[in-house]
Amino acid sequence: MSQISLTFPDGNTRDYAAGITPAEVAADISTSLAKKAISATVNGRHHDLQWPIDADASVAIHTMKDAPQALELIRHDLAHIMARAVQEIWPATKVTIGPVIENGWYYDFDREEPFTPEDLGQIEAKMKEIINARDAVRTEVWSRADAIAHYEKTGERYKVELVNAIPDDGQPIRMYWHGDWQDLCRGPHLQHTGQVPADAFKLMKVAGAYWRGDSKNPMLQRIYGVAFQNRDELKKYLTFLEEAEKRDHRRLGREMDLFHMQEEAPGQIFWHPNGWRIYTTLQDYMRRQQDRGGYVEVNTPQVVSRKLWEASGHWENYQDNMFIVEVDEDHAREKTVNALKPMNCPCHVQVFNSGLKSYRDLPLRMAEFGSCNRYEPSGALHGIMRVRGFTQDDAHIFCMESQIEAETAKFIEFLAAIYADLGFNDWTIKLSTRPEKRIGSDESWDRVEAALGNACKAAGYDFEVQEGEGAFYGPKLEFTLTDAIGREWQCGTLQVDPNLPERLDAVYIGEDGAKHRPVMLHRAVLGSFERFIGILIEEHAGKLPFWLAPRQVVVASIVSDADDYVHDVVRHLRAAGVRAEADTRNEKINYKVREHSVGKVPVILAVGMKEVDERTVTIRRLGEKDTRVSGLDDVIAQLSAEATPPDLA
RNA sequence: GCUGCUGUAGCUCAGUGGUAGAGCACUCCCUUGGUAAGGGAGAGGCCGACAGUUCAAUCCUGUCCAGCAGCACCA
Repeated sequence: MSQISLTFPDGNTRDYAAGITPAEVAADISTSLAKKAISATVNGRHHDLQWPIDADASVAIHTMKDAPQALELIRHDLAHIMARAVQEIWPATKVTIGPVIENGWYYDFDREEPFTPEDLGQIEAKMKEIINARDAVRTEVWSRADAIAHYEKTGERYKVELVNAIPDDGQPIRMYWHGDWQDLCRGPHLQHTGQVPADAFKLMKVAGAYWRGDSKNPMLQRIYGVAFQNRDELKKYLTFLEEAEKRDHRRLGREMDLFHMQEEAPGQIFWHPNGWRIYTTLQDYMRRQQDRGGYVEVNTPQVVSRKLWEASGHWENYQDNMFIVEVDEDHAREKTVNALKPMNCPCHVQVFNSGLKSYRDLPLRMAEFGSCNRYEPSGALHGIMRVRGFTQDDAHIFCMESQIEAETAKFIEFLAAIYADLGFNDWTIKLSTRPEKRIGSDESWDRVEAALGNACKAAGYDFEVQEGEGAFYGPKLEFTLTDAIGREWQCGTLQVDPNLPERLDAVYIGEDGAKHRPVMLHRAVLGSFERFIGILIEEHAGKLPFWLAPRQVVVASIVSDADDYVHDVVRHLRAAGVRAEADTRNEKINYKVREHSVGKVPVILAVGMKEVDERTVTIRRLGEKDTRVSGLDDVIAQLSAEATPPDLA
C-alpha cells in the first residue's frame, strides 16, 4: 500500500498509508482529539471522519468548537433525524430532500394528511429519543441499480427520481444509516446521533413546497427547523425573532399611523398623513438627486391602449399580470381595451420617439416617478413591500452600447450615495446572466455581461452571479436590501435592454448621418417608494433619521398654564422648517412621553412653568432616558439644522 | 396561483348551537400632574361575505373574499 503525506493547519506533516480515514488520523494525533473530532476538511472539502484519503492532502480535523462545520453537521444530521422521526410516527410518509439552510434545515415530505402544529411537538419528542439513543451513523456505497431497486421496493418514488438524477460519472451513491433507518445522502455526517445537541433545535413551521421547486409538480409538506451549537445560541436566535417582530413595517405602520390597507383594495395602500410625509420627503430628495445626476423628468399616462402593449410585447408575455380596463364607448362595435401600465418603459420610448434624436443627445436619462399597477399573484403580496399599486423611481437611459459600462458605473455610485444618505450600509449586488431562453447573439451577451461586471468592479463593489437569471433580452444588476428577519428584497436594479427599442422602433441619428438603434438601460434606485419605505422602516425599527421622520418634534405641556408657550414654541419651530406639533391635552407628562415614544417621535420638548419663565425647553430624545434643558433659540437652531435633508446640509 | 393556518369593537385578544366579553384606544367628568399608561363614567360589534344543516348559527358544513407563513412568481 502506498504512503501519503498529510499536511495539518499548523504546517506539520505526517505520513500514512493511503486510504486512511480522518478518524484514524485524529486517533493517531491524540486520544482526546479522537473523542472530540466530528469531521475533517480535506483539501478544502468538508468530509466526515470515515472518508478515506487516497493521496497527499491538507487535512484539518474539526471539533464542535468549529462553528461553520459543526453547524453544518448538526443541521444536516437533524434533517435526517427528523425524517426518520416522521417515518417512525407515520410510516406511509414518503421522504424527499432535506438540505441545510440559514439557521437550520428543512425536509420535504409527501403525506396525505397535513402536519399540524401539534404534530411538530410529537416529532420533536421523537427526534430527542433518536438523539438519546446515540445510534451510530454509518455510510455505505451502493450501486445505482441497487439503490433504485431498493427505493422502488419501498415505494419511495421521489428517491428513485433523485438517484436517477445523479449524473452517471462514476461517483458513488452513498447511503446513510442510523439505527434501522436509511437515507440517500452524500454526507458529511457526525459519528452518532448523540453528538447532536438535543436542546439546541426547534421545529418552526410547516409550509407547502413544490417538488423540485416547480409549480407543475405536486406540492409537498415542508417542515422547517432551526438549530445551533447550544441552547444559549438557540435562545438568542428566538429572542432575535421576537425583536424582529417589533420592527415589522406592518406593525410599525399602525403604531406610527403611517398607512393602512383593507380588503376592498388588496395590495394597495391607503397612506395616512404621517406615512405620506415620509413618501413626499423621500420623493423631494430623489428629485433633487436626479436633477443633479443629469436626468430629465417626464410623466406618462396610466391607462394605455392594448395596441401599445402589443407592440411592446407585454400583451403577449405579461398580460396575466396586467389590470385590463375595458371601456364600453357609445355606438362602438367593440369595447376599447386598455391596460393600466405595469411598467413605464414603453411610454418612455414614446417620449424618446417624439422628435428626432441625435447621437449628441445620448446618453439621454429619462426619469419618472411612475405609478404602476401589476396584478401580482395573491400569495406574493406582503405588506407594503409587494403590492399591486406602486410608484417606481424609474428611469431609462437611452444610450449606445459603448456607453453602457460608463453609465452603469455612474449609476452604481449614484445609488450608493443615496443608500448611504438613507442609512443603508449593508446591501449587495447580484448580476443575473443569460437565461436559456433568450434573444441576441452570444457575443453580444458576452460584451454586455462583462460591461456590467466591470462597472461594479470599477465602482469598487463585489457582486454575486446568478447564472441564468437575466431577462430574455439582457443581463441585469439587482441591488438587494434585507428586512427585519433577514429576507432579501430587490430594490435597485439596472437592466440592459436592446429589445424594446427594436420593438418600438427607437432610433437616433449617428455621426454618420444614418439611423441607429439605441440601447435602453432600465434602472431604479429605490425600486418602488412603497417597498423602499417598508425596508426603511424595518431597517431603522421605526426610528427614522430626523429629516425623514414624519413627526419630528412634539411640544408637550406639563401644566395647562404652559399651553400658550407650547403653541408659541411650535410656531417658531415650524417657521424654522421643523415638523412640530403641540400636545396640550389634559394628560400627565408620563402619558404623553409614552405615547409619543411608541409613535417614534424623535424629539419631545416638555414645557412646564419653569420653561415658560426662563424661555427654555426640556428636550428628550427618542430612546434616551435623560433630558436636558436648553434655551429656546438654541434648540430651534439645532433642530432646524437636523431637519435639513443630507443633500442640502 | 399552490399548501397550511387565521378572520369577533379602532388595536390586541377571550368566548358560546339560544344574536357577545376584557384590556388599551375613543367621548365626558374629576384631576394641573416634571419624563414610558392618574381616577371615574359612557359610548362602541351584521362575530369577513354568501349559501346550507338546524326550531335556532358568530359557533357545524360548503363556496368565496381577505390576511399570515412558506413555495412558485417577481420584464
